[in-house]
Amino acid sequence: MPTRYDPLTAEPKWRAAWADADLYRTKSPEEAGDAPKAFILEMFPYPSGRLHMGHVRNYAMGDVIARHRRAKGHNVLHPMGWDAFGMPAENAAMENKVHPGAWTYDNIAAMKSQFERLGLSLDWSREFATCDAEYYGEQQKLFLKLLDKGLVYRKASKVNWDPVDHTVLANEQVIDGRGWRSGALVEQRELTQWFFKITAYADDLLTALDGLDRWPEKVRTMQGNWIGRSEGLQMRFSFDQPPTSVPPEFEAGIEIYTTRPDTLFGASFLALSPDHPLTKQLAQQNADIAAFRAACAKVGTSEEAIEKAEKVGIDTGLSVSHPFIDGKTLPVWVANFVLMGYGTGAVFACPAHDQRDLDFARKYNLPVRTVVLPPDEKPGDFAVGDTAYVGPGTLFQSEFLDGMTIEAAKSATIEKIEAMGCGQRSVNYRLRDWGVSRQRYWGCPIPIIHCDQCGVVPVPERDLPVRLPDDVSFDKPGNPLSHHPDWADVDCPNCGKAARRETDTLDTFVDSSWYFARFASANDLDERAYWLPVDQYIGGVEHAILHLLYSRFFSRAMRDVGEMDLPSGEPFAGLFTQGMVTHETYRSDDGRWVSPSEITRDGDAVTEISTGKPLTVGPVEKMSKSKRNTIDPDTMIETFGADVARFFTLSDSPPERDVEWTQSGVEGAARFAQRVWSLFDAMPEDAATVQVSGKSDLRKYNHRAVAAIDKAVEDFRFNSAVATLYEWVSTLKKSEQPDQQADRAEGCQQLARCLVLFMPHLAEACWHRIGGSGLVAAATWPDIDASLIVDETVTLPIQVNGKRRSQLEIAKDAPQTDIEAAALADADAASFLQGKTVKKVIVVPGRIVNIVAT
RNA sequence: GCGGAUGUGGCGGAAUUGGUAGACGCACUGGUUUUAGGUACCAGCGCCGCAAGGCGUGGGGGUUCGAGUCCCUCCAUCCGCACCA
Repeated sequence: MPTRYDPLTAEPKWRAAWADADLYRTKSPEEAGDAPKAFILEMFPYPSGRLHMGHVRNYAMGDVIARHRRAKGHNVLHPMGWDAFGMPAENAAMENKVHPGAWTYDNIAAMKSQFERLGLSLDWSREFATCDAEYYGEQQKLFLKLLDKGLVYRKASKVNWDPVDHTVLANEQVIDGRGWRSGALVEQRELTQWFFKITAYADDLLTALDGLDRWPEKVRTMQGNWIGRSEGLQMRFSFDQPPTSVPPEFEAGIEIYTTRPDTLFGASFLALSPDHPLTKQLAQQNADIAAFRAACAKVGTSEEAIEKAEKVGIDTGLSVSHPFIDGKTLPVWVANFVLMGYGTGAVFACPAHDQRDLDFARKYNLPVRTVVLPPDEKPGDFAVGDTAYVGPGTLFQSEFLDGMTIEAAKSATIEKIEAMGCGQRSVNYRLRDWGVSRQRYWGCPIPIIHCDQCGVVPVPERDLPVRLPDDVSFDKPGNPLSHHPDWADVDCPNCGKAARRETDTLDTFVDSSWYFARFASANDLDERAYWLPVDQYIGGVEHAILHLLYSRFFSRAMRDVGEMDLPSGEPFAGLFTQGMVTHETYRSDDGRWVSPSEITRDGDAVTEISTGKPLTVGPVEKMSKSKRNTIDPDTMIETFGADVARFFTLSDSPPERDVEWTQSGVEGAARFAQRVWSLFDAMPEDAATVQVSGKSDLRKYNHRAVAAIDKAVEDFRFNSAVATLYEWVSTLKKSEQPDQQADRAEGCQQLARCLVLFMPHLAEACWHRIGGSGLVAAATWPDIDASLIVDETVTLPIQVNGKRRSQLEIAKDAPQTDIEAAALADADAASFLQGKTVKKVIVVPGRIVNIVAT
C-alpha cells in the first residue's frame, strides 16, 4: 500500500535526530587531522524578525556546499550569527517604546526558530550577535589597535548629513544625493569625525583583485572602479602677479593634478574647485566669488542637479605662468565642475582635448588650442568644434613634444616638470578614507575619552568594553548617547580630571567587516590561522562594494596589527553572489498592491479573492513589502515543508540569476518530493544493504548521475544538479524489471546521499525506509566506479555537410578508418549522398562524423 | 558618458575544450485510473509543411568540414559608476 510523505511530521523528527547526533559540530584542527578544512559562510542576516525567501535561497545554497564538503570528508565550519546593530532597532524604539536591545534579541529568538525549521547544517555553538558586549568589546580593542598603528584618525571634514536620521553617512551610503536608508536629501556639514585609513591600502586592494580568481568578474570590476586608480602628474603653477595680490599661503603657486600632461601646451586656463582653500580665501575679499561659492553649495548633490548642472565659473583675476612657454600666462578661474575631493581640487584645462574644459571655454570665450593630431588629419585643417578630441594621435604645436605619441609625450612632460622641480609623477585614487562616526545609540561605542587637558585619550584596555547604557530615551531627535544625563561623564584615564566620553558610535559596516574572524576564533580558541580565509562566501551582490571592500581592508589592517595570520590579507578566497527571489505583482483597479496570498489564478486571469474583481498582473520584481509580492517562508514550510521551499529556490534558475517564485513551480517541487518518496517506498526494506557489481546500463546511469551532481555542485550549477535529480528519479522509477532491482537499490542508496544536500529531511526518511545505517546526513559522498563512466561503445552522430542525418553505434576505440567506413556504409546517410561526390570525411573520435560531399 | 553582463520554444532554463540545439521543470494538448474535484500514471509538445523536407539560439557579416559557443558589426534589456581632470 503506497504511502504519502508528510513533511510536517517527518521534518521535526529528523531534525531532532540530527540534533541528538550533534552532526554539525565543527571539529578542532586536532580532531580533524589530515582532513582539509572548509569554512563555508553565508552573509549573516540582520535580525529584522522575519526570514524572507531571499534568506532561504542564500542559506539553502550555503547548506548545499557545506553538506557536500562534509560528505567529501572536509572539516567544515558553517556558523551563523547576527548583524544586530543598526537603525531599525532605534526606529522601533521611537515608534513602539521598546528598548532597541530587547527588540533586537526578541527578533533574534524569533528568526532563530525560523532558521531551525529550515534544517540547515549549521554549527550554532559559535553564534553571536554583533550587539553582544563581548563582540563589540573586542571590536573596541581592535579600534584602539588600529588607532595605535595610525590606521584610525580624526579630522574635521565636510560630511554627508542625513537630516532625517540625524546622522553622518559615508560617501558609499549616499545614493543619488540621498541617504541610503532614509532617502532624505543629504546636506553638507562640517564635523570632526573618525576615519579608517582605507586609502593606505588602496594600491594593494586594487592589485590583489587580480588574485581573486574565485570571485565574480563583475564584483572585481566594480571594486576596481570604486578604488579608481589613475596615473598622472601633480605640478605647481606659479603666479605671475606681484606677491601682494595673492594670499600668503599660496605664494608658491597652485598645485594641480592631471592625467593628461601631454596636453600641457594646449592649456588655456586653470580651474579651482569652489571648495578649494584658495577659493575660500579669495571669497573673503571678493563678494562675487563668495556669491558664486554660495550658489554652488545650494545646487547640492541631488540627482537632477548633477544631471543638468551647466558648467559655470568665475574669473578670479589671478593668472599663472605656463611652465614651458616663456611669457605665456593662464587665467585662474573657479569652476563648478572641479571636485575638491579628487586630486588637488584644481586642474589645468585643455579645452581641445577634454569635453568639460571645452564646454567651459566655449561659454566664457577662452582659447581652444589643439595639440593632439588625429591620424589622417593635417595640421592645418584640424580644429575642434563642440566636441573635444580625446582619441589617439600624435602631438603637434607642442615644441619638444611634437611628433610623439600621447604616451611618450606624457612621460616626456613629466620628466621635464620633474627636472624643473615643480612637480612629480603621481598616482591618484577615487577611493576616500572611510568615515565611521555615527551619531546613533544602537552601535558600537567608540572607546575614546575627550579631556580638555590631554586631548583624545583611548579608553584603557582594563575598562573595555565600553558598554552601552540601558537607560536611554528616544524622545528627542539626534543621538541618545549625547542626551544621556551622565553616561558620558568620566574621569580622564591620564590626568584624572573630569572628561567626556565620545558619544558617537561606529558605522555598522564595521561590525560586519571582521565577524568571519570571530567565527573562526569563537569559543576562546585561536583558530584564525587554521580557518581563514573563508573558503566559500555567499551573499547578495548588493554588497559587492561596501561590505566586501571594508572586509578586505579590515583583514589587512588586522594582519598588520598582529590580529590575524593571513598573509594575503584576503578574507574570502571564494565568493558567490546569488540572485534575488522575485514574484509577479498584482494591482487592483484602484491602485492597491495585492498579495499573492489574496488571489486566485485561472490561466492568465488573476482575481482578488475578497472583491472577486480582476487584477492587473504587473512585472516580476524583487519581493518587497511595498509591492506586497512577498511569500512568507513560514507559510511555505507549513504547506509544503522546508525541503520543498529550499529546493524550489535552487531549482528554476542558475543561482547567480534571479529566480521567479511561482505557485505552480513550488507545486512541481512538492510533486517531485512525493515521487522520490514513492520510489523509495516501493523498495525492499533492506535495499540499503544490497551490493552489486557488473556494468548494466542502469548502473552506468547511476554512477554518471552521481558524477554529474558532484560536478554541478562543485561549479555552483545547482539548477543543473536539480535537473539531474529529476531525471534520475524518473529513470529509477521506470526500472521495474526483476533483473534491475539490485542496481536500482544501489541507485537509491546513491540518490539518497545526493539528495540530502538539497532535501535533507526527505533524504533522511528515504534512507531510513531502505534500511540505511545511521543518518544519511552523516554519510559520505557515494563512491564512483570510474570504469562505469566510460563507455565501450559510443553513439556517433553522422553529419552530411554539417547537418545531422544519422548515427552509428561503434566501439569506443575503433580506428578512424573503421568509423569512416561505417559512416559511408550507413543507409540513412547514403540517401543524402546520392548524386554527390564525397570530398572528405571528418572523424572526431568519440564525438562526431561529418561527411563532406558536393 | 564610462564600465560590466545578458539575449536560446508559450515561460524558467540546459548544452562550460567548436561537434546530435532545446536536457530538466512549468504551462498546454490528448489518453488511462480513481473521483465530486485535486492527486497519480501514459503519450505529445521549437517553427513552417499532408509529407518528403526546409528553417531555426536578438539582427547582419565572417572564420570553419562543422558556430548558441570564436571574430567583426549593429540592436535591445538589465546592473554598476558617474563633472574623478
